[in-house]
Amino acid sequence: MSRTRSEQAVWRREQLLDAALRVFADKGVDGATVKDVAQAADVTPGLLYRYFASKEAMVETLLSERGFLPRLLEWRAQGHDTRPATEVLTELLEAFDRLLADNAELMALFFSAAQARAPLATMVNEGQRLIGDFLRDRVDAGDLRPHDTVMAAKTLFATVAINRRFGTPIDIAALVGLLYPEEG
Amino acid sequence: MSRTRSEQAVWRREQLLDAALRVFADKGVDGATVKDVAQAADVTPGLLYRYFASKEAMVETLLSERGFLPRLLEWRAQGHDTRPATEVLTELLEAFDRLLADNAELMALFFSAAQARAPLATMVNEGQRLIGDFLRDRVDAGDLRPHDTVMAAKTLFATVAINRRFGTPIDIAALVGLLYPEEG
Amino acid sequence: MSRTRSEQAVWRREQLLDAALRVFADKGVDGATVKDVAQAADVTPGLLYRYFASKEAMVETLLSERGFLPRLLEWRAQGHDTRPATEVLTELLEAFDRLLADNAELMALFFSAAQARAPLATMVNEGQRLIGDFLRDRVDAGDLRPHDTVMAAKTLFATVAINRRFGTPIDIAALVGLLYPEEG
Amino acid sequence: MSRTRSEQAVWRREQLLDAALRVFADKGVDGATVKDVAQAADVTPGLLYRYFASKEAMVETLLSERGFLPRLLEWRAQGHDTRPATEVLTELLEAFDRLLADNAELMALFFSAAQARAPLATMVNEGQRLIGDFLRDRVDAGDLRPHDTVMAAKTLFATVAINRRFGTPIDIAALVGLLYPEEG
DNA sequence: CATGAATGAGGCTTCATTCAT
DNA sequence: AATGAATGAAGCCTCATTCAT
Repeated sequence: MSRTRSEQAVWRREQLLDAALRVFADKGVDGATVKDVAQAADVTPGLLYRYFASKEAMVETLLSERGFLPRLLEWRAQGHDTRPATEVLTELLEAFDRLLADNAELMALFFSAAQARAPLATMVNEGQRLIGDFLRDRVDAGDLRPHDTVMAAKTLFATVAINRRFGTPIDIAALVGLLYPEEG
Repeated sequence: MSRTRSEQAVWRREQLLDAALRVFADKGVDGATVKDVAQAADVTPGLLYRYFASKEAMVETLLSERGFLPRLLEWRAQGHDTRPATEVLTELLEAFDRLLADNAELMALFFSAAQARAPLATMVNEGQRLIGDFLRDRVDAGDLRPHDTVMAAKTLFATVAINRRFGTPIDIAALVGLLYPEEG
Repeated sequence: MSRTRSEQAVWRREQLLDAALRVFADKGVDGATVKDVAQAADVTPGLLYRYFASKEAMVETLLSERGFLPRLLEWRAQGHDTRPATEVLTELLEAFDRLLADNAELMALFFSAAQARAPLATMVNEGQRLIGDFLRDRVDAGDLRPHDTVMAAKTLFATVAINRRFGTPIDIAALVGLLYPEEG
Repeated sequence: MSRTRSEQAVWRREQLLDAALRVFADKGVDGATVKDVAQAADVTPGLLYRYFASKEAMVETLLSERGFLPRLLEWRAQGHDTRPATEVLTELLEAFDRLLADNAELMALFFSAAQARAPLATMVNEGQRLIGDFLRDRVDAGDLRPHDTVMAAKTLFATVAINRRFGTPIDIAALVGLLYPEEG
């Protein structure tokens, strides 16, 4: 109602991105039309071009602004160091899984956008590194037995990601228990 | 050159599927044009329609005829039963990994075809079941310690698949070693 | 120039229908291309699809909106009852003939649209009934001798229509004189 | 079986024309494809081009070789002169009507082929002249009262033709009775 | 800021026609 | 004589994008 010009502009931009994410995730970037996005945002196609230079620019904006890695990093920043490694690890993976679930649309976009291969790979690498760093810290601290932490990180990340992606969610505690049977 | 009509028809069909797979994997199904496929096959677009009813039909044919699960099942059919479980498991996963590597294009197609979600889910489920069955057999035979074989199958499958998918191949023996440290 | 949006839309729609009727009548529905219609309307082909869902929809719209029966019925609605039957009949047929002449394009469309057989048959039936009703009224009123009014209506209608259709227009007064020699 | 080369060629040509007539009448010339015709003739498309230079040539051949006016003229050639005019006229019109019924496909072709306007007009004119000549002869012979025979011919022809065309066949005796009430 | 009419490029598909076999 | 694989030219339609209002 009483939004300043600039507030309104920001709000509209977000609204358009929301709509675009929804539509792109649903139909794929190529499968979705600008008109689809406009309708999802309850707006006319022409308006999109006041906020984004092109359809492609919308995709790029989504990929860069809506990436969820930042949120994972935030999580990491909080100290969880005093509790058992497997407990924290389970929580970390659950946070990651929840992130994926909450961002199913974004994931679909990542997987579908042919052009988006690079951002996706980055995300995978970063995610694996995040988990790997955590594991190595805990091995160093003696909380976990020495093991191939890089491989473990890849395994954990992949398992959570792929099962979330294809609609077969898993019991993360069981996953952690599988890799760290003695620790639990 | 000197092919019979019927041979030529079969050959041409395969050639077109090859070209289509290559192009779809490269640009995504929606991003690729029928003209692209035709050019990749060194043929005019019209000809595609003597062999396939539509672009969509090409995708479906690729998904059903070129699925690689059949090949995995073949592998499974051969007896590998006399050797240590972890050795055979490593081989199974390597076979799977090689299959993915050899079929990078097919994988890309699976991941990109927005409408092809169902075949992909099937493939994931079947693959996990294949590995899970193997693990359970070996647990029953006392070759592996009792453990959550379903989860293990999911883990192994996911790890191999996702890392192959995003260009970060892994050391499969290390993966097996991670899950079955005592057995090796 | 200074038309409101809504006026413009109505005007454009009519303009497109005008062009379509002209072109379809000239080349036949199947023989005419969407591009032909667009060029006749001095517009790009894409625009047609803002106003009509398909080429076929254009044909259907023409058939239903531009049918001329409504105009005949208007004529009939006016009272012509006080004058001699043959005089009024002649006028009615002349009105009909004029309608056909004025709508040569529409007639051509009616005759050519293979799929549009139903509207055409309807038009024929309605036209015959209109004339037949008139004749029976006048027979009942004693203005015309008793005779097979249904057959007479068919005869009159057919004669006017077919001769107008194939470019051999006739003297309608002579036609009426042929069927009602004593009355004139 | 034992056809000479030349017999076979003639036979095949007729077979193709039969098929073409059937298909063109059903779908319209533009709506029918060469493949449609070939399939109707149980033959491959390529073969058509050994017998006709083009699809258009098939249409033209049908229009010129399969016109039914020749058959009407044959009928006329036989003497029917000793019997009452209305009786013979009824028979003539019935023969004409039957011809139209028997050649529904040809009629459909005549009406649909946009290019076939000229042959159709010719047919109409010839038919009207044939009937008109008959009427004038009988008027001259005193069998019919003096009247506008040209107009009568047009009327009779049109009525039979249009009603046959649009699936509303009529009682021809009643038609004749309408125009020649006293004579019957 | 917002609309939606209009464009132009290009996509999928069909089809008359040719030609090697 | 007959086939059917292959072509090339369109045809219908969609859609990202622009722009006058």
